[in-house]
Amino acid sequence: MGRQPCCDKVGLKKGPWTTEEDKKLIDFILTNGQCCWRAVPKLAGLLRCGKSCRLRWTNYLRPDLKRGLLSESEEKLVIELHSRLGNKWSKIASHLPGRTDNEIKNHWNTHIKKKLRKMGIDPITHRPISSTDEHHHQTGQQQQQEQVGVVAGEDKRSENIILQCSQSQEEEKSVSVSSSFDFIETDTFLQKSPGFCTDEVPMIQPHEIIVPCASTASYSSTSLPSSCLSSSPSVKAEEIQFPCMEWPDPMYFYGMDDFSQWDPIPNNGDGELAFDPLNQLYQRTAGDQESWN
DNA sequence: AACTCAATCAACCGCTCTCAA
DNA sequence: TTTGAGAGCGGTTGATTGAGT
Repeated sequence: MGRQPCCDKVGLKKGPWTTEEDKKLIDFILTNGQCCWRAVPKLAGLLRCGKSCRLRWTNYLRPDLKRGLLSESEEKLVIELHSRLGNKWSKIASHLPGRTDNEIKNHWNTHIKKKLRKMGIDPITHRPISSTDEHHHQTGQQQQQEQVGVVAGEDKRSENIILQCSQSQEEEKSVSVSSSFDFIETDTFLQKSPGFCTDEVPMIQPHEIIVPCASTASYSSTSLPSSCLSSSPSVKAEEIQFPCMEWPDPMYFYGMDDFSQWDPIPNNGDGELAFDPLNQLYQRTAGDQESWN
């Protein structure tokens, strides 16, 4: 017995969204907030499935989205996070305010991968490409999947805390830098490379966002199952918050305007970079992992 | 100007996860 | 404990755009 489709696809529209549809969806969500996505198209008068509506909203229509290419610092952060988390795009996106997992995934596949390879870095393992590795790159998907497996394995071994993210309540709150990954070399390559462009996009400030609804945390992990219009008469106070309120505090600390003083790549020597939840900033910890526990 | 090819990115698909009944 | 609905995630596709010839 097969799984039921997420929605009745008969008569539903697919493909690119029209401005009319966008308007309907925006109007509905701004008026009613995000509720059960399954119910959204019906209530909003759209011939789309709920999944499509959710995707359109989270990836394109949300008012807190940043536009334009990722900045150099954002790219660095993506590389750093990818080296630790692998293809966990939603988790990576949760560290980049205003960016979606889809956007980051696309940017990774179209830009960053190439840049890293150009710089002699394997985008899967984040290690310098040896001549043999180069050969492996050309051997196809199987090899790639195996390498992804390696990264995933590293992720699961993330007991050694380096970077601790305050807002995350998931396993990556303690993500690690495995000693097997040579981030220093990666950083060096990045610094030497003229390839990264800076395209800073003005960040929408929290007070500029008018969304009377909760967001999905990082547009990914938290939904509002209990606050559906049709299923719950009351909405919990903590669920009514602006999307940006769930952005990582470190981003506010850095203001997202100037990453120039920030080295997203932990060094290999005396100190390691860790997020201090009390002071809301990253600190070199001299490897004192116990203090965070 | 016309054509081809590559790059980009919005959107879809199918699977997994979560949670309530 | 089981089951099913809904939401989320990651991989992939395909339409569009731009560069090169």
